[in-house]
Amino acid sequence: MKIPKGDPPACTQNLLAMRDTLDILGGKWKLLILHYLIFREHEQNTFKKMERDIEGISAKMLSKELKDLENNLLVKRQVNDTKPITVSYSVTEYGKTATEIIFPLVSWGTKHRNMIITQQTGR
Amino acid sequence: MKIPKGDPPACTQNLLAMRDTLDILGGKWKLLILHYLIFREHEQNTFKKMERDIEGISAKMLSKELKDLENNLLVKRQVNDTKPITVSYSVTEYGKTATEIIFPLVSWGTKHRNMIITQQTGR
DNA sequence: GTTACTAGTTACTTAAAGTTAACCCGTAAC
DNA sequence: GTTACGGGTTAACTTTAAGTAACTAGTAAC
Repeated sequence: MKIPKGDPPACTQNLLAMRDTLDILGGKWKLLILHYLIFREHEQNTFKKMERDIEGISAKMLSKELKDLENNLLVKRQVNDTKPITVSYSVTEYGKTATEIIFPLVSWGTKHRNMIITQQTGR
Repeated sequence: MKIPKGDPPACTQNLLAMRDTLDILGGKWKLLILHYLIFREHEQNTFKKMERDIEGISAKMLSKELKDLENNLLVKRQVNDTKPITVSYSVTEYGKTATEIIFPLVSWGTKHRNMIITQQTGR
């Protein structure tokens, strides 16, 4: 990234872009859901399975967040013609680009945690 | 990043790390403030200057967010012995590591914006 | 002594995000 | 016909984040 020191228009563009990203991917669950779907790309991730697996999420939130992600083309919903009808969700190719964000967040958080521990133990 | 497909402990670690990051850097203003301070590293960034420059922020929020950032060692506060006393803020070396997060957020947001535009104009 | 500047704080209000629990529909087993 | 499962929805509520506005304190010029 070229860092345009103090260049106001470039800064503003950056800030807008950052806000866009946070609007789409922010909140308590969106990145967790994407992470879940990315890591289990080759499983049948049905609604109930996700509700069970993603700790603490309620049906309402899962439903809402999946809709939001679908509207932003990050997730695909597909109805399966099974005994009791099931619906499975998967990341789209576009959705996978979110790893660009997930990875740094995980990485920084891990390093931060290690720093805190190192600080506390004094070494 | 090694992607441990479906490996539950590794997934959980990732999710915790991601939450840590979002706890520290999430919210409406923290990344904007860090971005501001990183881009203007060599200026005297006083409280009032930041209040004027960062569009839409109130003194209350600026004060609170700066305290949080300071507590997490991302920002340094220093009182200057000037005519009317001033206080200036700067990123710490550790704070600069947040560019690891800021860059992908800016980058993804920019690409997303372009995608939306491309879609709308049909090309 | 009143105005002005910097650097905040305090109390109150509003808006957004998230939670809880109950409910609905269709299908199919018992 | 009642119980159970999958995939949700709805309403009511709580919590948290953020915004507004008024105010304080120290210093200094007028």
